[in-house]
Amino acid sequence: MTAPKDHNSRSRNGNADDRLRLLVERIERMEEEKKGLGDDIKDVYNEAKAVGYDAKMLRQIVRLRKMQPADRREMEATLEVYKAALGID
Amino acid sequence: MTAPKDHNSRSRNGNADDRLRLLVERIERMEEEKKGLGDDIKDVYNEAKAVGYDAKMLRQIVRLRKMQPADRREMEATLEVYKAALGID
Amino acid sequence: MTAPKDHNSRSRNGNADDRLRLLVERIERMEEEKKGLGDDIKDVYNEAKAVGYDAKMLRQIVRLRKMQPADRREMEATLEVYKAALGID
Amino acid sequence: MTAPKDHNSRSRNGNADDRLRLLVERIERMEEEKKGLGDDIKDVYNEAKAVGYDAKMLRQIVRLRKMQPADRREMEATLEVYKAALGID
DNA sequence: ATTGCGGTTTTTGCCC
DNA sequence: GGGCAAAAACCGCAAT
Repeated sequence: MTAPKDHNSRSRNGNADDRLRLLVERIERMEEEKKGLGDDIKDVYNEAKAVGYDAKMLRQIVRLRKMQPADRREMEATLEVYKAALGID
Repeated sequence: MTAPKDHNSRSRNGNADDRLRLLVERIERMEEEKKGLGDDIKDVYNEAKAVGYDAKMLRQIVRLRKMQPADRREMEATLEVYKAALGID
Repeated sequence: MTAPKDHNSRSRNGNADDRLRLLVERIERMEEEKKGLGDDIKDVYNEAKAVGYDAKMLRQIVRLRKMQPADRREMEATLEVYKAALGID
Repeated sequence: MTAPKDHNSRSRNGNADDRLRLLVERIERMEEEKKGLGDDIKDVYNEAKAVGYDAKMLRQIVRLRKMQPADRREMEATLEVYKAALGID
């Protein structure tokens, strides 16, 4: 089924339409907020640039800090893989 | 210049350090919020799917509503032209 | 079991090593080829753009042609329903 | 402009249509090849699995080998960034 | 100014 | 069906 059915013909599907519209509007509101946050972040980068920092490098730092835990685990896991692959237990 | 210079040797560059750290932390906080919002949006799509909507088409709708009507119609028209040329439909 | 065992201790697991290395290298070679093809495809899109076509709509067309006609029509129909419900067009 | 114009009405736009069709078909051929390569790669993973290797781990190894040079450079660059940000020349 | 390009994010398809 | 890897769209920058 593609969409909820509305068997009350008197409503001219107003109920289903409203349900859809509500969902879409909730999403749009959140996406706006999300976009606002994205803009704020961009502002901070510009502010940083304005006081002499290199935005690209800042992004690199942020990315690196984010990646550290995940990456360390991945490296560890892969190390285990190598050992296993080479038959060292 | 890559970073602000701090000519007061007594500070041992603590000021520059703090400035950088502060910027990075502000960004990280905002990115976290942004990620949370993204997760919330995904939840709404799942909720929509749970009541019978096609999430992929929903995304398409949200995209269409973001566009200017004129642009949207132009896109749609172009697509129709190409479809006709290739015998689609 | 994670990897094939090599019980011939004299080989110092050279066989397992080589087997792994060989597999990885085969994969890497194929992935390179695959990437080359991807670049070629991009070139064609650029060429199309250069003679006046809208690359994004072209991609859409290619996607549509890949689908089963029945599926394509179903998608299109669903989208129309949603558009109508939200008063688009 | 969205598509090349064909002012020769006698041709019923056959020329423009053919041009489009040709482009699309070239793309489709290449995408098929690309897909074939993707399938071949998948086969190798399955073959590896069949002789006891863990495909997921193999993928990790391949990814790691691909990332190594880029990642090392990124780390180096970021190190420089840190130094610069802290005013150490 | 315009357009190609690198990188970031979003979407899609896949395997478990 | 939910998470993960590949593809596509989007954006700002740079270079011409």
